[in-house]
Amino acid sequence: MLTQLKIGQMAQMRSGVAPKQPMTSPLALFGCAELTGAQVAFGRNAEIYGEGEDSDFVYQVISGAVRTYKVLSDGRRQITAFYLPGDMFGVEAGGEHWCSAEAIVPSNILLVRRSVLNRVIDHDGDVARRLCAHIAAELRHSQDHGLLLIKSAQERVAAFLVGMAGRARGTTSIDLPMTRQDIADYLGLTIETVSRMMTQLTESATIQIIASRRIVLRNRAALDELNH
Amino acid sequence: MLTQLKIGQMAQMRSGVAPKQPMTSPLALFGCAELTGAQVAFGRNAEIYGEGEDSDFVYQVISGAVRTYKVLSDGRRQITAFYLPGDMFGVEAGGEHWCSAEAIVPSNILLVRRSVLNRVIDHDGDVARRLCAHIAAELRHSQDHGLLLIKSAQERVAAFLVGMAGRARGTTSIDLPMTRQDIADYLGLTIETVSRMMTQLTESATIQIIASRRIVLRNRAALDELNH
DNA sequence: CGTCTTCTTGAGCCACTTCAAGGTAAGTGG
DNA sequence: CCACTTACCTTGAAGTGGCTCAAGAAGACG
Repeated sequence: MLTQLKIGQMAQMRSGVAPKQPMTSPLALFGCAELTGAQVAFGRNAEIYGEGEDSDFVYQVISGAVRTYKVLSDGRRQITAFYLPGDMFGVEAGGEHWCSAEAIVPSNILLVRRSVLNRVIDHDGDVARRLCAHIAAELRHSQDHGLLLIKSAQERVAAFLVGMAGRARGTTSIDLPMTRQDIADYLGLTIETVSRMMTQLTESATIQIIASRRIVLRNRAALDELNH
Repeated sequence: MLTQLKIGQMAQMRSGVAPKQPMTSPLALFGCAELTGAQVAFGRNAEIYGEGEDSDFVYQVISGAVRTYKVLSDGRRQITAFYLPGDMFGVEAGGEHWCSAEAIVPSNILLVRRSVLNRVIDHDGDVARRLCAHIAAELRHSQDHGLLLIKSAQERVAAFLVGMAGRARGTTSIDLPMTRQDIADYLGLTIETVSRMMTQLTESATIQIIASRRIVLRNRAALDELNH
């Protein structure tokens, strides 16, 4: 088990660099100027929060990438979602987090105090509605993810690639921030199977692997066909 | 594809009995007297709403049982949740439903107009908060369900039984409203595997099958051990 | 250049699926 | 009340997709 660390320490973990001084940021959640807070830098694989911890903040990715996950007692890990710049996460928790969150690559994260969010909600019905819609969107993602887990290995990898392509700016070339192990744990497969499916998709000229983390979608129709 | 049916027709579908006259009910959602509506009877396997339909209502199970599910184009079905008396469902949808819902057995369902709910939310922050908490709870369930789908067949069946036991009143004897096929589609297994795991758990004296739909938990510790 | 991490590939295996058959229970009409 | 039907559940035998184990290749970095 990892020792509980304060935010400042977490930022240093494995990153090798001193954490950015928390600074007030012009960025704000739900387009509400009040909903802002400190921006903190997290190193690669640094824990942002752990399962079971009190949820004192809500988070937004400024730069980098984040994974949220649950682990079983025997070590099996299920990654529930990846978050890219602009994405909010850790919002759904009531009292305490029921997932852990880690930075995949060095990342800048905006932390907004939950107490601030709660205060805003009380007098701003619009923010309350958007918060609710955000959680509903997370639910939708989670259910789609559940549907993904009953598909074949090739379909899962195809779905993952299409999903990532849809979120990144460039629609056909994707830069993956995560390792094959992360992808495997997200798709409920082993690292070897992910790798094999990638080569398989390459052999069928559906994708092209420029570098292991840089993928180009060559035949979008074929990928969509695998997706249904 | 099923033809779109109005509520009255749906209730008759396969049920063989005329639908109950919609009647005002003393029942109300979130303990708010305003949040009430018509109570409607649905026959076995009757569709309550379909994926893609406008979400004009929110629902609560009065009696019976409900399944929500998604289907892939090739017919594979993933049941996302079972709902028992007292449970609300179909709440998360914004514009349209992204799951279908069916009555598993003849069921009485309370239908509350979404327009009514939206109106109440605007002037009652407490109801808004509870709605949000309800959707968050659904998200939590969905993520736990995702975690379940990476486990072994025996672990999945054990988790299902423990989950059902926790929701039914009697903690050790369970009456399952759903078929083996429903359980299989919920757990991402085949009907044969579910059946085999059931007999396996019986042989290890972990459970006892009184009738195919009536299960007694004989060794709760062993089931919990499989759950972690 | 060496070390460490990450990724790929191969060979064998196993848990679950597929296919097939039979059994059980509930309902229906004669 | 009993033959017949239908839906549901169980069990067996064979097949297979993805896993495990093992080795090596390709980068990243000091």
